[in-house]
Amino acid sequence: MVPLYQAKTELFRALGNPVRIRVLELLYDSPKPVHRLLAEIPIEGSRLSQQLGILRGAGLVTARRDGNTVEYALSTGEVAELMATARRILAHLATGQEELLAELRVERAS
Amino acid sequence: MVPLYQAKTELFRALGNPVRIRVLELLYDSPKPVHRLLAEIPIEGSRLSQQLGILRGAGLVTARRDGNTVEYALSTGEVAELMATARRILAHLATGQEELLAELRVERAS
DNA sequence: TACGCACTTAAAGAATTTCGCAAGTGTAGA
DNA sequence: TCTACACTTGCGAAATTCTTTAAGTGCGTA
Repeated sequence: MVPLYQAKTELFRALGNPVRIRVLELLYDSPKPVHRLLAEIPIEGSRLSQQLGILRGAGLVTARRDGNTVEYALSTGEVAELMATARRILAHLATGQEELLAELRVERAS
Repeated sequence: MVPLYQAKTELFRALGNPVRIRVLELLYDSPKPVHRLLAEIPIEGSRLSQQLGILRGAGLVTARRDGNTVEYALSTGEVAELMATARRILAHLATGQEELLAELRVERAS
């Protein structure tokens, strides 16, 4: 029996990689076959495939063979939600920094 | 200028560690000083301190010195929201697995 | 000032993750 | 069956992250 915090760790760890994040962002709008992802993310095909394997393993995406190609999709809308919340946190942190910079400007002026 | 996907990667990477997740879970309810966290997470103090440093660096928590101790808190409610969404995804994945197991049982029976 | 407690920082080795290359599988069409 | 295309898998080297140990800082109290 896996403790909950361990499962959560693995979930977030699966998200903590630039290639995997870009994949999830691309799938945010609609499912896409591997070659479409590859067109947007300029890396070796084998590498993309490995990262897709990690996302699959974490249950974040699903893969469906369609003839010669394989189509990937987010496994649930909640994954999209997680990405959206992350964006909001980032926006929050960014404005925090701007405020900090503004404060520093005031201090320097006075 | 840091690309957005890179910032997002660093955010999730900061979350992808069992000690750091446990800290965030403990801070979910209310701010706590380090020694209270340490009482719940049985590791070396120096190690906890390093992990707290990473959470601080990522902007996920804030630290406030209060006399002899240092009190930590989640930096914004959105961080709590992220944790909550992660919990929901995990719950979703778990039910998915149960369904899968149920299907397998049916197949074996027939 | 000296001591103890609470916490942080630094540095080096251990463990994990990522990357690039080679080889392999599955499907469609000639 | 042969070839081409789309994708996956395996494996060793390189990069990153984590853990351990030791030393250091800041605050309150005697």
